[in-house]
Amino acid sequence: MDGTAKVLSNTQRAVEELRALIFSGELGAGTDHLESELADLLGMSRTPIREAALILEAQGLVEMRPRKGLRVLSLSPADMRDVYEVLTELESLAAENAARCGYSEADLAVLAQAIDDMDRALAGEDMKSWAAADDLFHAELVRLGKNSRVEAIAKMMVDQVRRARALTLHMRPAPTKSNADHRGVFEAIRVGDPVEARRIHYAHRTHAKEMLLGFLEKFRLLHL
Amino acid sequence: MDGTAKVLSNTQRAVEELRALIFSGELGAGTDHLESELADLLGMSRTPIREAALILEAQGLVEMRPRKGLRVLSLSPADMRDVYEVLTELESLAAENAARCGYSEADLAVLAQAIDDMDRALAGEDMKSWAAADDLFHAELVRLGKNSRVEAIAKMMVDQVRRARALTLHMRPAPTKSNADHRGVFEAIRVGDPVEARRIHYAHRTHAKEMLLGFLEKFRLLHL
DNA sequence: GCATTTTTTTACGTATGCATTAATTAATCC
DNA sequence: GGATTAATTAATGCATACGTAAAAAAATGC
Repeated sequence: MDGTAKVLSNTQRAVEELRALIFSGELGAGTDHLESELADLLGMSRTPIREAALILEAQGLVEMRPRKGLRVLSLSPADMRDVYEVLTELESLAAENAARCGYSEADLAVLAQAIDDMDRALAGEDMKSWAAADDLFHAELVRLGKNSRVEAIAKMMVDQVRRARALTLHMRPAPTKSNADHRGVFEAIRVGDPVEARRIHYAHRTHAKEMLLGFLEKFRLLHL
Repeated sequence: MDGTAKVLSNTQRAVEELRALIFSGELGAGTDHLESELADLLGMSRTPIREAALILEAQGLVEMRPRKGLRVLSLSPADMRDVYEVLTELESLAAENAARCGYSEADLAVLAQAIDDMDRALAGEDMKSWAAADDLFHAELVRLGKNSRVEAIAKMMVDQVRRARALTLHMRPAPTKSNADHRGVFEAIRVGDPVEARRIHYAHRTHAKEMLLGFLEKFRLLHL
């Protein structure tokens, strides 16, 4: 066990638990929930629930609608495109900046590990592990870019598409080609080629975006 | 008078008034303020103040520190660079997308007006009007890009640099060259050249960033 | 005097209560 | 019976109260 007894405030707990409930689908997209209902659900008063709601609203996960309750936001394909565009731009920036940092092999160990994990997951057709490794790759890339705002915004955007990806993960073809891009980005960062790092990553995310949007259209998924 | 009697909640009022106090400098960067102090100041109870604080915290303007009060965040040159980089990427994306929209002259009227206003302000050496027109240009550009996330994020980033610009506005040389860029972006959008629109705007913001960072260094402005 | 412990103060986190007002249902009118 | 109005219900926005824990101040020991 780890000795750091984390004493969370109820507000923080509410944020975490509500997020978990949203991502698990227990609070489905588009559904409404009264403050008092959520307060009962989490065993606390409305005050921390309201505070958590404000935080989640700022993160773009819910909307507070007076007397209608808290609405879990759903994402249209247009929203999805918007979010992916932002991710594309900011992660590409991060890749470029990371390539300028002169990182050592050791610094890039996590990135390399994530790529290996993706390969292994693909070989075993374990899409859940693949998704986790993919998340790690993108999060680490952004971290290596050393821009606090990019990190914060990217986290929010990733949250927003999380539900969509969970849904489409098993419908789409295994992204075997995708890891070639990851290796390309990795290599460009390793040798310190910012232009190439940006270029490859930009193409990678753009491709992923078009793929996802194609799927949403194909399967008439108008709201997630 | 306008008939829309706006009935703001105290929380909304608190957000607006605290923002105003921060931008005006009455709540200076780096200063701490107890919830009860702000409640007295704005003539309301702690509850709406806390709610406003959570919103402002999510916007990156303040930090809630238990028992230390609400801290107005200050920006280091590194923060400034981070914020400018995000703005550069997202506005450039907006410029590119705007150029794809096939806007008519009428659609671009506000943008054109902003450019003219900047010219006029520069001629009269009225830096305050220039800044307002510059704000309008960038806000309108982002609006024309039609990406809701980019709009929301750009607004937050602009807020964060607002104080810095107010400070440096009168120290730096008149940005006469800057409007050539604006016209270039405008023209590229008008004729529908996304690549050029992005390129020019990217260079424009990058230049502005380097200029600002140079100033901060030159005058040893380590915290705004 | 200085360090340590005890006391006091204070700010926060959260529960609770209530006035307000939107939404819903019931009642009234034609 | 349909539409309008009145009555009821219910959810919110916000003030208030208070236990808790951190910080500050005072007291104690050496």
